[in-house]
Amino acid sequence: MPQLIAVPTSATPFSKPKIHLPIEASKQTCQIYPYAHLLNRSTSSDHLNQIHAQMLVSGLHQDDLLITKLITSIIVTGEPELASLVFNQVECPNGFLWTSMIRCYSRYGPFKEAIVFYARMRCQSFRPNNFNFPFALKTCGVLKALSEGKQIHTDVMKLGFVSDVFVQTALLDMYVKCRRLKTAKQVFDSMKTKSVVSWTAIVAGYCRHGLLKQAQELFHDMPAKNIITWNAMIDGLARFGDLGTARWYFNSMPQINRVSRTIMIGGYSRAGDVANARLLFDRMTEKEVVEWTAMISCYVENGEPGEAIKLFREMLAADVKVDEITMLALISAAAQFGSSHLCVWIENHISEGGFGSDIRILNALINLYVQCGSIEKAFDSFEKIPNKDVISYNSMITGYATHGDADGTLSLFSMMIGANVQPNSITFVGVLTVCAHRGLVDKGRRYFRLMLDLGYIKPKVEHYACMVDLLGRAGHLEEAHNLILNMPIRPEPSTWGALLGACRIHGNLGMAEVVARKLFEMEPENPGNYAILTNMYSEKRMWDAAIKVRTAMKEMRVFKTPGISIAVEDVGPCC
DNA sequence: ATAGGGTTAG
Repeated sequence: MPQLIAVPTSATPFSKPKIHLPIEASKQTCQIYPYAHLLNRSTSSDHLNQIHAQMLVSGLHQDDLLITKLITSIIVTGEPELASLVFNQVECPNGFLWTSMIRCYSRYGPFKEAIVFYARMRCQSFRPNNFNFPFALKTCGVLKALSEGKQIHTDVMKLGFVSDVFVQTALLDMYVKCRRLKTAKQVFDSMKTKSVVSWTAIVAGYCRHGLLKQAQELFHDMPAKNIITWNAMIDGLARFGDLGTARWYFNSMPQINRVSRTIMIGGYSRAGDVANARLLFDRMTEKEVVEWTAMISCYVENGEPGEAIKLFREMLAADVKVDEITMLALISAAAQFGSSHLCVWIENHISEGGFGSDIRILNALINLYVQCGSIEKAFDSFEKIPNKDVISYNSMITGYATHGDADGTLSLFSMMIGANVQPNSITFVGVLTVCAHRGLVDKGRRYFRLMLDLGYIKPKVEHYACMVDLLGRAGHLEEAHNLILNMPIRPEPSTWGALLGACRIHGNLGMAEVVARKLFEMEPENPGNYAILTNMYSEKRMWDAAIKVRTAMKEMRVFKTPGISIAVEDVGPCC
C-alpha cells in the first residue's frame, strides 16, 4: 500500500479552536436560526445550498452551532463533497465537525478523504478527541493503510488515549484488518480493561485469517460472549473447513439471528452442500437482501447458474429490494450460464436499479460479455467506464487472453500503462498466458522481466507455469528447467508437469526422465506422469524401460483411471 | 469499536 498521506505526529502546540463570529452576524442569529428546523433528513441538496448561501450572505457561515447543523444535514444526504465545500469555509472547526467529516468519508467514501481530513486536523494542531480516532482507524483498516494507521497509533499514545477502550479496540481492529495479528494481539494484551467488543474483535481477527486454534482458545477464555462473538467463531470454523464444529456451535449457541443462518448458508455452500443451504434458507422467516444474495451465490459457487437466476426472480417476486451485491452475484450467474440473451435483461436491471455508475458492476459486466463470447461488447462496456481501475483492465485483458487475442491483450496492457493504472499479478497472468498460447517467446520473456523489474509484484507459481509452458513449447527446455530450479517459490506438480509435456512434444527423453523422477516423488499417485514416460519409451521402442515404469506403477498401486465421457446436461432455456 | 452476501486469475 503506497503511503496515502503523511500524518503529522507533532503533538504540540494545541491551540484551542476559536470562533470568530462577526458582531453583525451574531445580531442576525435569531433571524437566521429559524432555518435550522429545515435542516432534516429530507432536505434536498439544492435546499441545503440555498441555506448555505443565505448563511454566507449574512456572515453566519462561521456560526459554530449552525454550521455544525448544516454539515450534519448534508452528510446524511450522502454528499461528502458538498459537506467539504461548506466545511472548508469554516475558519476554526470544532472537534465535532472534524469528527463528522472523518466519519462522513469513512462511511460514504472516498475513504482516502477520511484520512486526509484526519491529517488536516493534525496539521492545524487540533487535538483529536476520543471520537476522532475510531473513524480514522476504521478507514485505515478498510484501505489496508497500515502506515497511516501506525501514525495514528503514535498520536493515540502521545495524546494519552492508551486507556480508552473505544480507541484501543478500534486500534486493534485496524491491525486485524491490515493483517497484523501479532500487533493486534499486543494491543489487546496491553489493554487494562477489555470490553466484549475488544474480545470479539481479536477473536474475529483470528477467525478471519484462519487461525482457528488461537481464536478458539480466546473464545473459551473470554468472560462474556455476545451473539457477534459466536457468529464470528462459527464463520471462522465454517470458512476454514471445520463445518462440523461450526454446525455444533450453531446448534448450541444461546441465541441465533439472521447473520448466524447466513454464515451457515455460506459454510454449506463452500462445502458443496447446496441442499442443506437451501433447507436453512427456506426455514428462514425474515429474509432480506443479504440472505437472498447468499443463497443466489451458493448456486453460483456450486455451478448451478440456472437455479441462481430462478431464485433471483423469486426474490423480485417477493418484493425484496435488490442491492449492488445481489447484482454482482446475478451477473456472475449469467456469466456462468454463458448465454448472451441474458445480457439485455441484466443491463435493464442494472439501469433500473441505478447501478450503472458502480464500477464493480461495470467490471462484472465486462466479464459477462467475455464469458458469453462477445468480446466486442465487452470492450464497449469497458470503454464506457469513466474511471477504469485495475479490475476493469484485468477483466478486459483476461478476456482477450482467453480468446487468444495477443494484439488485444498487449495493446490493452499498453493502454493501461498509459492511463497510469498499475498492473498487478493478475494482469501478468493474462499477458503471459497469451504469450504462451501464441508462442511469443521474446515478448513473454520481456513481460516476465518487466514484472520482476517493477519490483512490487510477487511472482506466483502461475507466472512461472506460464513461462515454463512458453519456453517449453518453443523447445527451450534447458531454460525452462533452469527457471523451475531457480524459482524463489515452491514449484507445484503442474509446473513440472508443463515441462514434462514439453519434453514429450520435443522428444527429449533425457530431460523427461529427470522431470518424471521429480514428479514421481511429488505425486506418486498420479498415473498421468507414468503414462507420459511410458509412452515416450514406447515411441522410442525402448520396451524394457517401458515395462519397468509399468512395474513400478503397479508396485506403487497406481492405476490408470479409465477415460470417462460426461454427457453434457441440457439445461434448456431459463427465461 | 466487534458478525453475514459480491467483481478480475487459477
